[in-house]
Amino acid sequence: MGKKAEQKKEYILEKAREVFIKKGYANVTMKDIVSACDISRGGLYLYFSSTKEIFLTLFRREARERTEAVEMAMWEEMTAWRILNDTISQYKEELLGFKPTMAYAVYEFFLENEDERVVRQWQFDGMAEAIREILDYGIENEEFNPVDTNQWGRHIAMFLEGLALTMPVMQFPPERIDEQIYLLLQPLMRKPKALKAPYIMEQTV
Amino acid sequence: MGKKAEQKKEYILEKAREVFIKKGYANVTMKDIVSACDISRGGLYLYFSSTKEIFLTLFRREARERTEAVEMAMWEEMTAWRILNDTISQYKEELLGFKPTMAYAVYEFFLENEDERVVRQWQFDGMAEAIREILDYGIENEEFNPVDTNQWGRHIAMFLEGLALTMPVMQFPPERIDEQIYLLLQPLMRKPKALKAPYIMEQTV
Amino acid sequence: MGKKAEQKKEYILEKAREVFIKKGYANVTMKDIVSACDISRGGLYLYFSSTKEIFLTLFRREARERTEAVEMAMWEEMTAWRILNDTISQYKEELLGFKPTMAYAVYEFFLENEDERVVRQWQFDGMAEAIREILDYGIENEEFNPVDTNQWGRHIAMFLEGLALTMPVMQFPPERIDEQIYLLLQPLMRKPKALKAPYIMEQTV
Amino acid sequence: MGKKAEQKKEYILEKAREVFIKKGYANVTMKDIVSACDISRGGLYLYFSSTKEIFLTLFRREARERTEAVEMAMWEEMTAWRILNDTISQYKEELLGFKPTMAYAVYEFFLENEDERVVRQWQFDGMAEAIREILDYGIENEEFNPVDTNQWGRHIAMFLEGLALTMPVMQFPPERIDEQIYLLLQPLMRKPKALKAPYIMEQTV
DNA sequence: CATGAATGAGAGTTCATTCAT
DNA sequence: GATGAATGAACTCTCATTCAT
Repeated sequence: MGKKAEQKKEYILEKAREVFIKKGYANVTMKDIVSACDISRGGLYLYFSSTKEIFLTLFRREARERTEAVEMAMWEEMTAWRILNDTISQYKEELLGFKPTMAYAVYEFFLENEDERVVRQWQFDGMAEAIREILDYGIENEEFNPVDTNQWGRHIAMFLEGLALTMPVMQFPPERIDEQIYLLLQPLMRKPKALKAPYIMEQTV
Repeated sequence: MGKKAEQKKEYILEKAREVFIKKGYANVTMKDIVSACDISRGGLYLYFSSTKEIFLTLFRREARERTEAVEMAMWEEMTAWRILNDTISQYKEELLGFKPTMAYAVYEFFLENEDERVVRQWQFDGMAEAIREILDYGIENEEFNPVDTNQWGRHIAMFLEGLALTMPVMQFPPERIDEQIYLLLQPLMRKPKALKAPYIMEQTV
Repeated sequence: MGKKAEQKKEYILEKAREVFIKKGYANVTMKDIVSACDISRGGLYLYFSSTKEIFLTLFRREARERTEAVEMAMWEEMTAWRILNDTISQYKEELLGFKPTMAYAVYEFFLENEDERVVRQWQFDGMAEAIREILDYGIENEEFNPVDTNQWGRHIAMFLEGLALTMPVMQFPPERIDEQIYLLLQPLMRKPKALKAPYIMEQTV
Repeated sequence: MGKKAEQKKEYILEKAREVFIKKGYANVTMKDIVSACDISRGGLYLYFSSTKEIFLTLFRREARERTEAVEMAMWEEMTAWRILNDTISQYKEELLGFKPTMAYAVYEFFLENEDERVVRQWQFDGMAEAIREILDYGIENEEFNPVDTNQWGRHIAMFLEGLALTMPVMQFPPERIDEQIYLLLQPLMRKPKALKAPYIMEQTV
C-alpha cells in the first residue's frame, strides 16, 4: 500500500472515530461512514470491509496509545502523582466532553462480538498494569501509602471505565468528577486531610 | 384495558426482557420480540409500538423496584451493613451471571436516545439516594465512619455501574469482585484492618 | 403453511420456471423472479430465500414427475414401443420449443453448485433406470433385440440430455430430431430395415 | 498492434481460458480475469472490453483448431478408425478430467447470447462435417458399414457434446465412457461381435 | 501503455409497519 | 382482538467501467 493509501486510511479512521463517538457501535452502518468521509460507497470497501474491522483497528490503536502515554511519563521521571493525575485528567477531559470518547461504542462492540472479548481484556489488563506501575513507583518514592498495587491497579482502571460510561449520560458538572476521584484516591494518600477537592488540580500545578 | 390485556402486556415485557438481556438494545428488533413471545407480528403492535416503548416501560419499572428494595429493607430495621451488603450482593449475583442483567441494554438505549437521558439520571439519582440513606443510617448506628453521604452515595452507585459493565466482558472470578468491593468500602469501615476479603460474605452471615 | 400460501408458492414456482427457461440459472436474480411474479421484493423471501432453493424445488419435482410418467405408463400395460416413444416424444416437444425446457438452467446450476451434484446424479440414474425398465419389458415382449439394458438405459438417457442441450441452440428442424432418434434406437429394432423415419411417429399411431 | 501487444493478448486469452474452465461463463467477471492475469484493472480494458469479447475470441479459435486437427489427420492418410478414435479420445481425456474443457462455459455463453448462436451452429456444423469426412473415408476403405454419413456425422458430434456435458457432473468411471462409445459406434462396425469394450483402446494400439 | 483508486449502479437481504381477513 | 401476508425502505457488498497519474 502506497503512502497515499495510508493517508486515506488514516483519514477514514479519523472520520469513523467521530461517527462511533456520536452513534456508538451497533447503529453505525458502512453508509454512515461513507457519508462522513464524503467518498463513494464502493470506495470505502477498498480500505475496510466492515464496521467491525474499522472499529477494531481504532480500538487497538487507542488502547496502545493510552498505555504508551503512561510508560512515556514514567520514563520522564515525573512524580507518581503527576503521572497518575495526567492519566486521570485525560479521562476527565473526555468525560467533560472537551475530548470525545468512544467508551459507549466500545461497550456496544464487545457486547455484540463475544469472540473478540479477549481484545477487550487485553486492553483493560494493559491499563491496570500501567496504573500498577505508577503506584509501585509512587510507593517507592513514599508518595503513596503502601497498598496491594495489583488490586489497586484494577480498582482504578475499573473505576475510570465506570466513570467514562456513567458521566456522559449523567452530564455531571466538573466538580462532581473531582469529588469522585477524590473519594477513589483518598485511601492512597499519605495525608488525605491536607488535600481539598479538587485536589487533583492542585497537585498538578 | 381489560385484565386479560394487562396480563398479555406483562407477558410480553417478561419475554422482551430476556431478549434485551441477551442482545442488548440496539440490535433488538420487533421481530426478535415477536419470536420470543410466540405472538403474531401485528399482535405485538396492539400493545407496544416500538422497542423503545417496551424498553422504557421495563427500565422504569426496574429502577423503581431496585430503590424500593432498599427502602423496604430500611423499614425492616436491618443493620446498615446487612442492607448495603444485600444491595451489593444482588449486583454480585448479576455480575457473576447467576442473575442476568440488562446493564448493557441500558447503556445502549441511553446512548441512542439522548432525549431520554433524564430518565437515566432519575434512576441513577434514585439509586445514589437510596445508598445515601443506608449510609446515614449506618453512621447514626455507628456502624460506619462519618463521611459525606451524598458524595459516597454517588460514589458507590457509580462504582456498581462500572462493575456491572466491566465484569461481564472481563469474566473476572468471584474473588476479584469481592476484592474490588473491599477496596471500595474500606474507607467506610470503622476497623478495616479487622476485615478480610471476602469480607462482604462474612458480614452477611 | 395454509392452503393459500401453498398456492402462492406454486404460483411463484411456475413463474420462476419461466424465468429459468428464459435466462438459465446463473443470470437469474431474486429480483428477476420478483418482477415475474409481480410481488414485492420482501414478499418473495417469505416463500423462498434464494434462487438456489427455488431451483432445487423445481428440479426435484420435475425429475420425479418425469420418472413417474414412465412408471405410470408401464402400469397401464402399453407396449414398450409406445412408452419409449411417449417418453422421447415429450423430449421432442421440449426440443422443438413447443414446451420449453430448463435443460440449460439445470446445467448451469450443477456447474455452480458442485456439492449438489448428487441430486443431479440421482435424477439421471432415475431416468436411466426408468428406461431400463421399458427396455426389459420390451425385450420380454419380443419387441426389442436383446441387449444389455443397463448400458442402454444410460445410453438413451444420456443421448436425450445431449439432444436437449444441443437442439435449442442449433434450432434444428423436427425431421432432424427424428433422424437422430432413429439412429439411436436402430440397434434395438428387430427389423430396422422396415422402419422409415420418422418412424417414431409411425409407431405411435 | 505491435508484437508485444499480440503476446500480451495471447497471455490474457490463455489465463482467461483457465478461468472459463473453472467457473463457466456466466459467473466470470472482468475482475476474475484481471486477478488471473495479475494485470491491472484498467490494463485489461486496453485489450478486451468485456468477458464476451474474450470468450468469443477463444471459442472461435478452439472450434477452428478442433476441425483442423481432423483435416490434418486425413491428410496424413491414417486409417479412418485411427482418426475417429483419436478424435473421440481427445474428448475422452477431457471427460476424464485429464484435460480440462470449456464445454460448460460454451453452453452458458450461447444461452445468454442468443444473437451469437450462429457461431455455435457454425462450430457444430464444422465438427459434424469433419466427422462425416472421416466416415466417408472409412466407408470407402471398407472399414465401416455404409451409412448416411451426413446423419451419422451429426449423430456422433451431438453424442460427444452430450457426453461432454453429462460426464463431468456425473463423475462416471472411464469404463462407462468406453461402454457408451461402444454402443454409439457399434452400428458402424463391420463385425461388431468381434470387438470387446473398451474396443476403442484396442483399435488405437 | 499501464496502473489502481474511485465511482455508482444494482443485487441480496432484513425488518418496521400496515392491512385485509 | 389477533393474524400473518405483503410492502418498501434501508443496508451490505460487488463489479464494470472510467480516469488522473
